[in-house]
Amino acid sequence: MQEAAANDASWLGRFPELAVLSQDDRDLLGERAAVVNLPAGQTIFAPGHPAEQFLLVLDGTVRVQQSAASGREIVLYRVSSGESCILTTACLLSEDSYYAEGLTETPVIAVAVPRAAFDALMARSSQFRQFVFSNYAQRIADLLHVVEEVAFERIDKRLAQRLLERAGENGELNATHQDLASELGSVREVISRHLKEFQRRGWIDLSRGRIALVERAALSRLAASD
Amino acid sequence: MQEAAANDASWLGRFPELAVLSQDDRDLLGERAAVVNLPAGQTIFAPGHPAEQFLLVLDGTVRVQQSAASGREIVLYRVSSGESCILTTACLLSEDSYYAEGLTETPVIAVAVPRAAFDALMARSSQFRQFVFSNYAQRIADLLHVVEEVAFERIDKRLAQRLLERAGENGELNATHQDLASELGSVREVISRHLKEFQRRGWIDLSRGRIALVERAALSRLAASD
DNA sequence: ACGTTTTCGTGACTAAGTCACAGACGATCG
DNA sequence: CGATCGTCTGTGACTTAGTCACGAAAACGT
Repeated sequence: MQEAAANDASWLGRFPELAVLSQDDRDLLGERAAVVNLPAGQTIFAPGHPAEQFLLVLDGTVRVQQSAASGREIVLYRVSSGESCILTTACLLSEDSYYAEGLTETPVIAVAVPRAAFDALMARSSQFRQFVFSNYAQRIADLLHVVEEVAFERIDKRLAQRLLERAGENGELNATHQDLASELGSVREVISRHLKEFQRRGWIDLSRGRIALVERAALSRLAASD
Repeated sequence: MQEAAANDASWLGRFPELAVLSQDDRDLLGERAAVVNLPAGQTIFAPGHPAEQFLLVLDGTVRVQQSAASGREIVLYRVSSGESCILTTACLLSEDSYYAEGLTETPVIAVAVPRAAFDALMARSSQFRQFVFSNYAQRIADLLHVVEEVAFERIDKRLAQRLLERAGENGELNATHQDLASELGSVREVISRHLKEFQRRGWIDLSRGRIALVERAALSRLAASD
């Protein structure tokens, strides 16, 4: 049966690396994987609450962050369309609990692959293994990038980078100072002071819960400085 | 031929997770993997100089660290006996070059598994895959720990932890202040000042390139504080 | 013994984080 | 509409961490 109505795997088109799977493997995913809808703000995995499935994100973004006892937080990376939430599989394997947690940042449409199907594909498809490994490699690269930033980079530079990254087409972003502090692993007061300085220089425009970029070029220069 | 003289895989005893491999898989490792001796201070992998083999450490330690353009460094984790240098495989898969590098910290005896044999084992042995995955999971956990420390912990606490970790049976360690700064991703001056304060409190004894712990209990208290 | 290299000490400064509190905005409800 | 309340932002005073520019002391080789 080539065209299954409810359980087809047409979503595979979103994952170029999986497009090369054999028909058998595609069928397995079509039969066993389920497309799920998750509301925004949902916890995907957290310490002591590991995920039971391998998630492939079709739409929306999952934010993976770390929280300290003090309440401070830092964003490790985001999983967006066409990527997999590979850390969930790592969670299944490590005894030491991670202190990382995953949250849906927007409503998320994802494919949930049950553990048994995941194992079966790992066993029989070298392409699938390649996909999983390159996902691991990417996330490790992301983590190395975070380490480099928090250990060695100035906070004003990192802040400028985030403002540019997170601003929409219209040059605006909706975020409180606390939100930005949590992104960067810093604290609100420090972020507030730097934002105020950016505003004083005419680079941005501030209002409650909203930041408008005025001089992207100046921010880019700071973001690229060393 | 059950007992190959030069190419046997008796070293497998060091890896409990690999002890469960089938005889065929053990034979493959015996035939294709080579035991190598590396001197101390050797670069195993570095940006733009990726490793070509999967390394299993039998003896000695490999230090994996990140270096910034400014010259500052931070140790990410160490690979010691019975562990694998899994980051080298990740290096092979990711296009973005890592900024991490691996160095032998002592003379190292390791098993080098060629890429082809590694791929073959990944394809045919679920136990081997399990081994590789749990290694990835462990390293990701290590990286998360580093992020947590650099982002949220005080330097004096982290320094006390390292002193305790790295001191030998005799309560001494051979390391310069710069060495310790590079471990922690900090700078010499800051480390020197904290060490001096520790000495003033009678917790340690300082001499050139050598630190002797006098009051482990006090250091432990600081290391465990929050 | 001498100069060289490496390691360590220090003061003065800038950047980041902590603490405590005040003020300002915006939604909601009488 | 105006009072109220929760959230968000501003700010001063302070501690901790990192930078810069030295200089002094210890080990090393010849």
